Amino acid sequence: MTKTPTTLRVVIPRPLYQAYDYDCPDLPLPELGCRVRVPLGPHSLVGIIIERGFTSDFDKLRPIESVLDSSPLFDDSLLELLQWASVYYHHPIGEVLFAALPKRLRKGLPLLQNFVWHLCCDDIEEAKQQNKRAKRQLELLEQLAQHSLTEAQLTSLHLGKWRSPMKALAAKGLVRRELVIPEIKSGSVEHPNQKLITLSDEQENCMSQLSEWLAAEDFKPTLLHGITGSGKTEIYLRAIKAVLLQGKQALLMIPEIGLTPQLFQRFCDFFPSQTVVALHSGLNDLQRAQNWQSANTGEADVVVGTRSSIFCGFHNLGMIIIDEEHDGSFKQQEGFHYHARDLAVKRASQLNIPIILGSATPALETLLNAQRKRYHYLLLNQRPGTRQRPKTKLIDTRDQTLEAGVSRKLLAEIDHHIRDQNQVMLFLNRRGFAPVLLCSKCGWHATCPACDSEMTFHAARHKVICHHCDYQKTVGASCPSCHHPQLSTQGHGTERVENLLCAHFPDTTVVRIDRDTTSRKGELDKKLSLVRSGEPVILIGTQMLTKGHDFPKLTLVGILDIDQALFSADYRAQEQLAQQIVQVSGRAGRGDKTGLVVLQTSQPEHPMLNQLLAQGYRAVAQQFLTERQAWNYPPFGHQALIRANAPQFEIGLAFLQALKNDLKIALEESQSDIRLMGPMPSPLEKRANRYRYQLLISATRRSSLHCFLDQLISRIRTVKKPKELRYTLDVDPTNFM
DNA sequence: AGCACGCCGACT
DNA sequence: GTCGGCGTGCTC
Repeated sequence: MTKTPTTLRVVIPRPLYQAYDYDCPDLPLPELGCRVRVPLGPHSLVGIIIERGFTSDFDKLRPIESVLDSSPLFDDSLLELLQWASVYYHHPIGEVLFAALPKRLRKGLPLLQNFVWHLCCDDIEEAKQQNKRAKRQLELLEQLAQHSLTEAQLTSLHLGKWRSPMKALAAKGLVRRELVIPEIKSGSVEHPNQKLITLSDEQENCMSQLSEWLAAEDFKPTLLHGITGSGKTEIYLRAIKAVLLQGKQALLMIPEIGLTPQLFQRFCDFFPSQTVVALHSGLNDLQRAQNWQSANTGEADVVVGTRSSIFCGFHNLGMIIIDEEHDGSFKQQEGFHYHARDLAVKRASQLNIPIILGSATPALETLLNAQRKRYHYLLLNQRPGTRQRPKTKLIDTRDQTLEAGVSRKLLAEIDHHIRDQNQVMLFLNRRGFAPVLLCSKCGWHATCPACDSEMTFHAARHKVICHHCDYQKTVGASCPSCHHPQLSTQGHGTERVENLLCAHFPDTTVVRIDRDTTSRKGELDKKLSLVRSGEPVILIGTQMLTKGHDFPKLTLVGILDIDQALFSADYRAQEQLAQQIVQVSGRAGRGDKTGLVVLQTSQPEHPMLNQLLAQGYRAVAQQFLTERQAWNYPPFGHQALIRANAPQFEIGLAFLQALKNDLKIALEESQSDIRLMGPMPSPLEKRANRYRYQLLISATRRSSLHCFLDQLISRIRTVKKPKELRYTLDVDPTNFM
């Protein structure tokens, strides 16, 4: 007879690769995925149970202090995914599991109780009369008069604060709340009073093919390659509807700044009787916890979220869709370097549910998977209705006079489009006035004291700002070195172009959209609704403009200064440039009028540019793939990057060198496909007073990279690590800065 | 990550 | 003679 061990294996929120064993004296044992409070040395910490009832190697187990949850925060498959991710990314399990939780729950706070608010007065009109001076209360009364609402719904519906007006109403006895008992989904989707957009033939075909695949039993992701403006969102909505009809939930993942209120509203409008919740960085802790929980309990039917929503628990997840799957923001760039798209594919495969990867410019990894028939491939190649694809034109800047980096030819085009009462958008991936501030007499230039970089001049604020570490300094008119009365600038940013446009088109509204003009909350929305009003405006902006906006009156798109990316050392820069050009171009001609895209470059003969314009993204991507294959770069070969930094340059360098020497011996002994490159300085060697180095690991086979990283992690522990040293391991790096 | 333990320089 | 530096190692 074996006695059932009362052991729990608990993950601790510390950068440790292993979990700790505890004893649970009180039966029954809590379930996997529940939080417990446990002692660790002199502390008391929140931990998560990942295993129970096993035989521990330790004989003196300490007892847990308390059980924090009566039902799990992670179900078995999510726990499995997170543990898999910890192994795949070689990242400590503690950090992985706790990264998946909202802050409140990480801290050990109890789950929010889910209340539903009801109206409880006989005469609504009278109640309204009583409260006609309290606007928020009146709104709440009207909402509740239609139907009762849960707190989660109130939070996601009302963008304002509802708790205090609701409290006031409750005090008057007009409303009351009640604890919700989770219900089983009905599986019906209504569209009351909805006029649904009719799908084009191409969309219909796409939908019927998709339905066939979605019904199939075997797991296979689908790449939905839809050109900009081809109506991918309509497909998403209908695919999700099919899932909701089965009584299941859907997760839509979007890039970091891709969730516009319009997109969210579109989902709410399409599913008026379902609960749609958002998970993104704009939410506060309470909202995030509430939405996270409503997905967990099954109350939310659709979750629209950014990268981290891949770790959200679901009651009954039936489908994952990743919009703009090529987008770089799905890869976390610090700490736990996971790729949300890759994890999403893994999660869908575990659950054996459909997953759709949608993009106008699919990532090379995804295209290769489609080519190798590991993914289904669907193409949406037309813009529905009469909408035409935009025409494209190259302007050679070498034989042009430029004003703030804008050519005369482009100015003439802008003038033309504005006269026709249309809108224009200029895209320049550099904020500020000018990237260099210098003295033409003595050669002084503004450099960052903490980084080895130029500081960007921001004219309106009379400041130079380092875009790498945010160091700022006010500058006067004269040279700080030789006191020459005038300073000059080199290059141009959005602020300068804005000035030029204002001077050149005094009667037209110029709207600048970049981090400097939209840092205050609501500012971006204000500007966007101005553009959506349809009056002729000239937009000038950075990256921010490229995602998720639909401006029907926009007919001209100008892309300034793409030369830099054409010559970048990073092999991914050209791919990203091609994607960016296609995405930005897609903003033009969304209405009835045909759009025009103007590309300014000093390299009009550049083969990639010409191929992109003549044959399109697919052909360019194919070319990139051929090159990647020749070099055995990803997605053919596999990479990992160790980054190290310290205040003194020797420290990081010595650490990586020691690590390499240590591992080289092991490599020489075995016939390995692993190659080590470096250590070498990172592209910006000194940043925020730290010297940065990196060691690149390449492998032909995924499995050998994985084994090698296992060895590497254990070697890192034996190599000397000074206190100032910081290092990270990035599996499948996408960013080499 | 924390935090304790532990072995060598400048202070009342 | 001590206070305190941060190197090393442990936490079930």
